[in-house]
Amino acid sequence: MSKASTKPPSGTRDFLPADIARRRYVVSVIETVYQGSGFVPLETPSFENLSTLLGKYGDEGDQLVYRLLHRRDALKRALEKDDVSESDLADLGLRYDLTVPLARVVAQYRDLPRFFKRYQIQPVWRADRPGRGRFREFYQCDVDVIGVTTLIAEAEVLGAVAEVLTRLGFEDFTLRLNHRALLRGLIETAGVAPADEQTALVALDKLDKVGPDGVRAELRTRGISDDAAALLLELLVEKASAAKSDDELTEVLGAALRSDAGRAALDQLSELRALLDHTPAKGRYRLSPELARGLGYYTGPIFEISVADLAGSLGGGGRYDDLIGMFGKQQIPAVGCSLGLERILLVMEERGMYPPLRVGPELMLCSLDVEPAALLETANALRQQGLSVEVFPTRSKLGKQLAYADSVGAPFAAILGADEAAAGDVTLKQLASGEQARVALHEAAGWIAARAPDAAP
RNA sequence: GUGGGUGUAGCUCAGUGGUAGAGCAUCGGAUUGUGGUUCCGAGGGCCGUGGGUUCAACCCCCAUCACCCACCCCA
Repeated sequence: MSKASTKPPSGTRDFLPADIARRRYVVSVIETVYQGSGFVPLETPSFENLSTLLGKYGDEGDQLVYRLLHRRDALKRALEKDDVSESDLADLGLRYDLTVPLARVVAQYRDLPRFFKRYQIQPVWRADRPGRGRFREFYQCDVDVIGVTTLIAEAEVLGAVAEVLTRLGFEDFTLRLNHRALLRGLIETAGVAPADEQTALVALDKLDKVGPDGVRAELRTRGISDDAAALLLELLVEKASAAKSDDELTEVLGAALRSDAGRAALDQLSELRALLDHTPAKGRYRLSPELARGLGYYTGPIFEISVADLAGSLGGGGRYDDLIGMFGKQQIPAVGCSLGLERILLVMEERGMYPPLRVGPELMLCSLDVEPAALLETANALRQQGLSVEVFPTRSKLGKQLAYADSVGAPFAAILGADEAAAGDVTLKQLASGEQARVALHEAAGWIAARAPDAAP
């Protein structure tokens, strides 16, 4: 093409007014709930030093960090080197998630509250191939509790996200719970070499997508013995699916485990489940011993939010007690959870879960044979009454003006003709019903308020 | 990154070796201050880009780019 493409880059979107209305609606629910739980807002830069970002997400994650090329002389010098490496070319990268920037902030500002509860709603970027519900630029909505070792932190975080989803109208989500130490214990019990632990985790994480046979094949290609693979799958699949309740599953796994740390993790999960019964997450959680999660920094309980009709998750999180220590001398415990805004929007869109959301002005001011000065004067008077008013800007037939009002979603139209202007009146019309009345200009807002279906978003 | 597919109007897509269509959208009209339906009409495309075959290419061939689907990974 001779002209540049007008499509946004793959994996990014333009948000048109109707999209913004839906996004703001969801974000406002999230913020209301988060703030109601005592979380305070934080924003961090779009890009960070690469040294901040790399080495936190695992090898796969590091590859997906967008690098910002050096500029001008620094770039020139780097390119002139004989053996140019990746680190010569860039020292900055777009943030990959909101957790690592938070950890940096906590290590930097030592006078934050001892128990810092923050929420953060900002875009993150991943150099990934886009797919259904997957983007290269997307928003995460994080809540984290810093400085708390007790499971109250987990319960608060999970309670908050459960409340968000409930208020948005989700009735079928599941908080899947697992524990990194339990996973390690199970893998150890199955006889997988400690060196293969990470690869085993990656394979296991695909269980719900490729099934037990798929995982078996995956484990084999990754060099894990068939015996160990069989034992692992027996523990995680057969026993897990045979168990009728989380309590029963806990008992079965506890009996099979040959790892004290694993059993301790299991106890922690039991304690957490008991706490969750006193939060909005009650009845919404389930033990999922196969849940692994890719990110490298988790150390304790981990969670993921599932709904039936989405292959990926609506969000996830976990405890990361060692991450902040990577930025400073002090080791500070932390736990958090992230909701994927576009995942939520995607499912809500497909299920038609949005309430009516108005995007246009409340009132379209149409005119006939009126001077522009009088038209603007009237618009200002209406706006002073608190109405959201758009002025139809050209001399056109009234029918065209009303059609336009309807097409932009304005629920009301005002007609200002020479008669009305002379009398200080305006004719108001409710487009949906056709009801129409001529009223004094200063009574316009009252007339509309009496008929407005609902407040603006 | 590997395999498969698709590039034609703003959008969704037909189409034939002889220099292009539909639906939707947009704009205009169907008599004077009243929209959503209907009818009529108009604008808008070097048919992704660069080469090749041919008297002739949107169509055949090669290359290139972009996008889509799967694998991989994640919110």
